[in-house]
Amino acid sequence: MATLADVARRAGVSPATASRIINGSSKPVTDALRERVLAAVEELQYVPNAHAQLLARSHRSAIGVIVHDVSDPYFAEITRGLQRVATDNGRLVIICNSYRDPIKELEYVELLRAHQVAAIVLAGSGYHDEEFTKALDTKLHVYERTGGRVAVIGRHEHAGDAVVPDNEMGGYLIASELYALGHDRIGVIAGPKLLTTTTDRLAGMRRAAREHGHKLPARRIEYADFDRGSGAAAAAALLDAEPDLTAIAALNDSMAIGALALLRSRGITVPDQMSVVGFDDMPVARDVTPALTTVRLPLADMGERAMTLALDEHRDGQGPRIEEVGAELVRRASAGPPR
Amino acid sequence: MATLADVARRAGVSPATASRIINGSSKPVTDALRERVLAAVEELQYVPNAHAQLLARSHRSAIGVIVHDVSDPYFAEITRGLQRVATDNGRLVIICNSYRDPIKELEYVELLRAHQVAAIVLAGSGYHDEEFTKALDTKLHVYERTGGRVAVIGRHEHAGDAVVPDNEMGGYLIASELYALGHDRIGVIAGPKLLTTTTDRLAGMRRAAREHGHKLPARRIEYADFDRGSGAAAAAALLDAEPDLTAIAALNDSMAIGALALLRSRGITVPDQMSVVGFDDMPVARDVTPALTTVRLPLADMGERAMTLALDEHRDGQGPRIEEVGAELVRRASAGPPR
DNA sequence: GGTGCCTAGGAAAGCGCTTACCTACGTAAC
DNA sequence: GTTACGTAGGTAAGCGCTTTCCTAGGCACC
Repeated sequence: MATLADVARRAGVSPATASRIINGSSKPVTDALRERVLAAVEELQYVPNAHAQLLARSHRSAIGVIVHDVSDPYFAEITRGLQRVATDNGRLVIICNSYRDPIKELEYVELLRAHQVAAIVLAGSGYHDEEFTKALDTKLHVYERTGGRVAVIGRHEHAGDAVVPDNEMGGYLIASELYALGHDRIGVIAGPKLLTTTTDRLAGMRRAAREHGHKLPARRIEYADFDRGSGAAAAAALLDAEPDLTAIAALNDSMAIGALALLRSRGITVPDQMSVVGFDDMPVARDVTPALTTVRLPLADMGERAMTLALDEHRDGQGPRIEEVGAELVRRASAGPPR
Repeated sequence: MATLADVARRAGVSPATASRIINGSSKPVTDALRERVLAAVEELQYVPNAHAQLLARSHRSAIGVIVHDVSDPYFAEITRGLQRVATDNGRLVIICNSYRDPIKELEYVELLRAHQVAAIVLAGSGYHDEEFTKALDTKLHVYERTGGRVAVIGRHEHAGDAVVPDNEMGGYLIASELYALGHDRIGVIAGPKLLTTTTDRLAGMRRAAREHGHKLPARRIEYADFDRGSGAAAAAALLDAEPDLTAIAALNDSMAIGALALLRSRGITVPDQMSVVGFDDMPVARDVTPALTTVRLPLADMGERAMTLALDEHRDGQGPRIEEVGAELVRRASAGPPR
């Protein structure tokens, strides 16, 4: 690998001059030298060693992002928003998938810190795990104290600024819709018990139930993994245990789609024999048949706002800023009155 | 930020000793010192500066991956395979999205080189652009000459080892299926003209057409962008221009799903009034109604193989290795005989 | 008790770059 | 013809770490 010294030698200048020419410093340089250096760069196919540059500049610029899984449409959408703002500000973003493993999340905070990122954005549900939450919080605080910026999406229990979707309201909206349609025996496919997103959405549904004089009994709640396969399995379990259900509410669209597939395989029609609703309003929600009634969260927008918070240097020191974002009911074809 | 020197000072040892203890060198160290150093690390919440480490070790370990867009399920699947093998070998992977922009692709090769990655994996279709292809090839060759490893997925025109799916055969299979069902007026929703994937798949379809004594006239081919929206638009254009089509073949599933949506909106039933087929067999292909007849490519497997090639140090110097992977027809409900 | 060898720990030389500071030259002013 | 100043370019000191090489002490052995 050619180094800056090689380039300088070849052009017959000092490394300092070469460096100044290569990354356009404010120092003026003669055109003759400039050309010679640029020619040397071309001939040697020189590419500066990024680590050496970063070390020498000790100037943090990249942004670290930790999500559960970018290939999950939910996070893909958030990431898109994050990237847009980052790119507009000329920042590189480093994306890490925790695959919903708290330990990995801790490790990645450390890794990003090691890579001297200017800010860390943490996206995705929090965990019901006191010990882990405390450990993460400590790490983030240490990072902030040494000049790092932190922004989180979808959790509130941490250091740094936060963008939090109103999951509770979303749960309330979707459940209210079902009760208003006349359903009273609703099965719920919940997400992992460990995630605060699950409990928040469930809490909203419970509030709606109370307001309509109903309940959400534990036997009508199945916990799954926020993915299609486990959604289908949960739907099956629900149907077997509670044959008289008239509606199934899944706490995200993937699981709702899994439920739809299972119902189809059992010959149960939607929404005639069973209503199904989702959560998140992912793009596919429109493409399944029947199109999914769900709750929309402005995911890309949330990403943009979180990155904006993360990049905003001058915090007035008055504690973390919290931005709430609303949820919105999207009526489509998969929910109707019980027959 | 605490540095190694801080830790050493606090523990009353030299930086050398601290370094050896912190990343478990083979040099033996007394337990007493070890404990003191570890305690200092804990108290200072010390995290080694990754750039300084990388610079000092000059030991390449990370792998760079360039894809069109990870959030596209096609690439998400490939990436999953890549990651699996990388993680098994204790390698970090850096993912870059080119968003199908050749210029960005060149820039990313440079960026990854700057970051001293041990290998670069390039996934996604090649481009019909002589100039760009040559430029990329040069860059990759330079990189290889300085000790880097290169592996590409889905193109063959470059330096380095390659894993190439049989796109031509896939096109052949899907078209043959339609002809066998009795269709002869087939509309095609192709991908971007610039991509070799598009031409390869199209070539396979043409071969099938010839074998069945048909043709694929240019007026029945619409070029779109491999995404849902443009797929729907292309389907509309096709329908308007050629009202007597009996089948639509999209060159990927996203566009096929767009077409399905458009047909539904026009009240055209599938497969009774119109057959629709896709390509890639993404997970959603099973969830749309009717479920999509398509061609399966072993995407995750391709990712694994590419990463294996990239990590395999001892090439015998006998030119690039090329691994072909087959395509497979998946029959579902969206294609049937013309009525 | 002296010699030799082994071992734990430290000193210091980089890794490849940036940048504050300095030098030497040319020009302008007197 | 001095002195002063502005400027292009070079010198060298780091950035934070790893690792080679060296030193000093401890032990075994004769």
